[in-house]
Amino acid sequence: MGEWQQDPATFPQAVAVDLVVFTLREDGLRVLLVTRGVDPFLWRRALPGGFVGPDETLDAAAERELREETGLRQVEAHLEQLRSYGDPGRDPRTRVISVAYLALAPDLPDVTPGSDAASAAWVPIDQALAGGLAFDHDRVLADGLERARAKLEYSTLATAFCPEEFTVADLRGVYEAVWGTGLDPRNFHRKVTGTPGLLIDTGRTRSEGPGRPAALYRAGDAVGLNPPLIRD
Amino acid sequence: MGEWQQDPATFPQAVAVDLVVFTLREDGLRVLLVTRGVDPFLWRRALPGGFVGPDETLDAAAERELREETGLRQVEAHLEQLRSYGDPGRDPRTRVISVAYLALAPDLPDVTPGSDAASAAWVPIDQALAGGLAFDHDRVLADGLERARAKLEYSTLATAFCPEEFTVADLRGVYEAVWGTGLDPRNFHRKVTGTPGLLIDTGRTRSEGPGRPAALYRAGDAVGLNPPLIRD
DNA sequence: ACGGGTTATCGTCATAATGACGAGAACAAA
DNA sequence: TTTGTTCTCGTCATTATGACGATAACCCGT
Repeated sequence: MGEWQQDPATFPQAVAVDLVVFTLREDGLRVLLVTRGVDPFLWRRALPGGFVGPDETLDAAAERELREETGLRQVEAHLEQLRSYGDPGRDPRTRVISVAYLALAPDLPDVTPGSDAASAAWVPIDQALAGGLAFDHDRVLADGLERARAKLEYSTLATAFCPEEFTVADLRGVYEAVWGTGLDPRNFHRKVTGTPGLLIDTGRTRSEGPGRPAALYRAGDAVGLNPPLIRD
Repeated sequence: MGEWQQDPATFPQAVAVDLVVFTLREDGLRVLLVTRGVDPFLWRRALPGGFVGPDETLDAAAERELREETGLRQVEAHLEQLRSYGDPGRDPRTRVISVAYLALAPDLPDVTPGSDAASAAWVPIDQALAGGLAFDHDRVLADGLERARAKLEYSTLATAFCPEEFTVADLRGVYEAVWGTGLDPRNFHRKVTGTPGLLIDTGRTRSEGPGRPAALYRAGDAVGLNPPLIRD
């Protein structure tokens, strides 16, 4: 029989959203972490997050937290639900079910520390993966990274890391940073320029440092890569 | 600043698990639905589900519900978290965050109706997709089906629909039923027998009706299909 | 027993996609 | 002008796929 037939059991519990926000810097992939200013896990790093309001959608709560934590009004970022974590005891205070979200954004500016003790920072991914995050956030971060890596294979998500206009090399840099591998520039170029609807040629070029100037593209309306780009 | 720093807001709310349980019958894919015996949505069909206990893991709650609803002690089924749904108002009684799970099982026996008014039944997928489910379960079911279809492409999940020993034709039947398409038996055979670690030859064969007997296999330890099987 | 229907399995062939890598184009810097 | 760098286009062998022919090994009806 379904428990739906009984009254909802409303023991003390809370619902939160946690954010795995990735951005790309010159030196590689970074994730947004906050340093906790209160117990539990005082002074430990954690994923940004917060509780869901009584009349708030999960997506809306995630968007609100993203704006609050990055300090930006309009955040142009990809935001999608990752998965939920609800082990009893994951928060020592009370039962907390956390709905994790994955966000991908182009190079975002440093976060100005809030007025309170909690400071946010973009932490290189290797350092963040080393462990020691509060709650079960080590696992959440790992899951978020794996999701991002996997979605690059079969979706056009990589453009979410790029600014409005970008080059093929920029896009390749996304794959190399997120996957942590090297890709052949020629084969990658062939693949992405050959995928219909992925890139829109602006007609202009950009010259950075030495080398032939690269064509500038904007993201097309394609959402999937078919066949996918496979990593080893 | 992170809301983590404030006390968890514990307004009245509940956390539930809902199950999208698929099985395969002779005539195609079916999903487990219950008919509600109480308000809200009295007499409407719904996905089986129930509230998560105070000291219960989300996964444990899903497994418990799966056992309860199918009436089986040991359910050999694939069970994975799908995603969470938390729109305010999705349950008219109170705020309910539902963590949906996807379960895939080999042909399961009919469910003996419980002693109460809520009866469970394996409903053909077309009929279930036609709409009219309680809460937001139309959407949950659609998401679950899409997840199952997608995972068949790049994972060995199809074997979860098969009994201990199965033939290549059985496996192909899974793809055809879930995808709703026809596949070339010869190319499919080449693909699955050529994937290392996917099938373990038992050496025996099975003869059903006319036609050459088919080799019997068990599921190997491969988890991924590389390259994936793509659907149009 | 024997031939026809059916399904499983193996092969063939053209096409598509990929990995590896050569080579020219177009720039900056020495 | 020469050198070095990056972008872009091409070539070629290998692999995977879709389409489909052909054989193997069973059922059944006569």
